[in-house]
Amino acid sequence: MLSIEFGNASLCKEARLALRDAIELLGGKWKICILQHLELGTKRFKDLQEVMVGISPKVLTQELLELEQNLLITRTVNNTKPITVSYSLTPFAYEAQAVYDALLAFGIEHRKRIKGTLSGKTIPTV
Amino acid sequence: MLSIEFGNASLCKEARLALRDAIELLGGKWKICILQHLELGTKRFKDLQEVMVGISPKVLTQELLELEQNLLITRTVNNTKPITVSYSLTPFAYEAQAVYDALLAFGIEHRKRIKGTLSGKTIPTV
DNA sequence: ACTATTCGTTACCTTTAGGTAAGTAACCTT
DNA sequence: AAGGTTACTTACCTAAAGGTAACGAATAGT
Repeated sequence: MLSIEFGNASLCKEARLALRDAIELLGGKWKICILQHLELGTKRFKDLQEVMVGISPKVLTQELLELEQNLLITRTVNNTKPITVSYSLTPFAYEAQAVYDALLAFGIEHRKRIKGTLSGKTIPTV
Repeated sequence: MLSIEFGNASLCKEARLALRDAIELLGGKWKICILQHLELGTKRFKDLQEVMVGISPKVLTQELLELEQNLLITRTVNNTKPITVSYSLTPFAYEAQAVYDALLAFGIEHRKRIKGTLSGKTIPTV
């Protein structure tokens, strides 16, 4: 994801950096979805792949690695017959729940508002 | 911005769509920043251009148009000597404040956590 | 007539997020 | 030995976001 810019004014440096970090880490196509699913409990690679319809193993690996490097999930290799790998949330990840909630609430209100508006963009229904 | 995918499971359709809308509308490099600055009061195109260091008029026009079409800002043409255009928030835009707050809070905590971690990504300080 | 200001547009280019398809490695079952 | 399962990796490609640079239209000042 391209990095967010905030010019210089009105936002103190720390806030600007924090906001950029958050958007970079949680933005993109799959991150919030992965975190949401892991909130239901520990999942294996395969589980996630099945639930994230359309994701490729390459991208899933990528996303999981980023989340792990940022301390939001832990990766555990299990010594099972064919090897399996488990992913689960760290306590830190639960802080992201507030972002999810806010986005969801905003999205719901926005959707009500935009429905039937000619000037609004065509919203998907699938 | 590419559209968010949420597979099919665990998230009811409406929630999934709402979340996708929200991320698409508020994501990207400049949106939240623009809304934040407009929260300080009505701003002209030029004002925004000066404050968003690095944005080109093309991109600024683009972003403002999207926000207008989604009913978050209003655009007013003033009949001044050289024409000026004012942008201001609609009441709806204030709902996005919660998203900003959540992202900021998460970003601040995350930044504390990651600081000095070898496994964490290199966080920018500029 | 010439230049400046404000708010754009247009054409073109680069970067990156994400997708596709195939292959690898370890281990198991038949 | 052949084929299946799990968790990847590798190489290549596409589409979209965003950047750069130049130009246009309206109006005003000198």
